[in-house]
Amino acid sequence: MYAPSTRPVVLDPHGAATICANCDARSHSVCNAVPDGDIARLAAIATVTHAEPGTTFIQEGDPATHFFNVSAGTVRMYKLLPDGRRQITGFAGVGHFLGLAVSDTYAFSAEAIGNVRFCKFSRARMRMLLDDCAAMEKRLLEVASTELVAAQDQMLLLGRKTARERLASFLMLQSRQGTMCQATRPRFALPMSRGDIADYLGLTIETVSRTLTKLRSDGFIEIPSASEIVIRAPAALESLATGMA
Amino acid sequence: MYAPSTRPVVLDPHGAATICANCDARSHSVCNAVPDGDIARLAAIATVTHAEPGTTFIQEGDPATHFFNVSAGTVRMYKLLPDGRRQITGFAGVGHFLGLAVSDTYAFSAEAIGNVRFCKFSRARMRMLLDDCAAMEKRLLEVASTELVAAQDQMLLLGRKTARERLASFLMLQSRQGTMCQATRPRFALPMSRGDIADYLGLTIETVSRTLTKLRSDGFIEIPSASEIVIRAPAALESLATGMA
DNA sequence: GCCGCGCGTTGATCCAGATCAATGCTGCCT
DNA sequence: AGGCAGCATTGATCTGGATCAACGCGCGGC
Repeated sequence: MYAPSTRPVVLDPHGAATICANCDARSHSVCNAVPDGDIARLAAIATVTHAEPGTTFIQEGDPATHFFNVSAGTVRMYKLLPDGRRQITGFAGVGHFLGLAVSDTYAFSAEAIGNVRFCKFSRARMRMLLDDCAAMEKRLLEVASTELVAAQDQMLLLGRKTARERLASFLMLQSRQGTMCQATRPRFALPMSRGDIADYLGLTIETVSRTLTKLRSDGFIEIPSASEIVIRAPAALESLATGMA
Repeated sequence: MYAPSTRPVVLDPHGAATICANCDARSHSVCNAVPDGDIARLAAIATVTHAEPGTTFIQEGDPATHFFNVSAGTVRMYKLLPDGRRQITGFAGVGHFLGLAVSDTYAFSAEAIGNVRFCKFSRARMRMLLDDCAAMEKRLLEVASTELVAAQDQMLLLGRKTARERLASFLMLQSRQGTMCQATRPRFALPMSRGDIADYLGLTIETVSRTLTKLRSDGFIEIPSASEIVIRAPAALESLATGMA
């Protein structure tokens, strides 16, 4: 589970600091704002937790007691309507920070897709740490701002894009998933099901499936297996995604 | 334009501090995190500006040089697709803070609806002020978190609600506009056009108009004029908005 | 007071994507 | 190796909201 890290392994007889210092997620996440000297304090308030596939570990409306930081696997965040209609608001991968909210209850639910490992921080302790560490607070503001921009993009998608454009946008987004900057991988795995994709894009499973098939027969992509995508024409797909076709 | 404030008028021979100290927006906005003692510093970096109806004062993609804080009027924020399809991501009223973004370019455009007054802060100077004022930084994080929650609600609306539910949600939101906490006004004005409402809700003008007419004939609302709404059955409308009907 | 224009409403028709309905695939359990 | 359960695909049909089209109305300018 613990992939080799580029950070040297720090021997720590008490074990606490090592958890964070060697965490795979650190380089991607808010934690990297914490100076190495303070990393032990972060480790001290973190609990590493594991969630089985399908487990709901944040429930919309429950008291918001913790923050979370994903260190392995993928999480779906979603909101439900009383009759069961579901909107997935985002997928959280390695390094993603969860649980930002002013209110004292969670505004969304979160479930593990596949096996997930995450750090859990009590809100109260986190707040104390934040009071001391302005850099981390700044980093959180950055994270929130970035998510806000992503949310606005998603509103444009949900309000104004066609099914074809939505799938193109989604695939381009996934192809950048986890890569720094804007690099796109030509081949990648989709950890989520067609139903998840549908509920993320405001479509049905059938439309997602049909549209993917169409994108394949049009030569934009290949689908080696249901959970793998190869992008054949990145530029054309990007044009489609941004509504230029 | 300057409505009576509950704050006592501070006589300030240089004028700078007075601008912020007596601002209508201060009680609603991020500025209220700035202690009275530091308010002069805030005033010093703020430029009060006026925008005529229809003026675009933030253009998506332009270098993000300033933050804005609305002190009178209403602003629409939106994103465009190359062919002109528009998604309004939100309406900013008095006290609303605009321009949060990590990137060095704006992620959306903003236009005045009617006459708008706002304060303009250079990003660079604002950052300096933020470095000194942890309370303000915290407040910004709160604002960003609140907007993120609102954005998630809007994703649910755009992805999964029917036209009727969207209008009900929108009307309930507008009826709370500007009120503290959750209080709803039974009667209120809509500063934006049907076209703006349509582009906010991911619908067409015709559907907005028809659906409002239907909500009226069903007894949920009255429409004394095109830009005024009276809510007749708040509880029923709220049920509709949350998908319970 | 009249005209014209921009906005809003209403009506008729269309269509992208939803819904309903099989059928195929694939891994997992025994 | 066989069976079955859950996902994915594909096909047929339906429909909510889009599109196309016409008209009304209120307001500002002359």
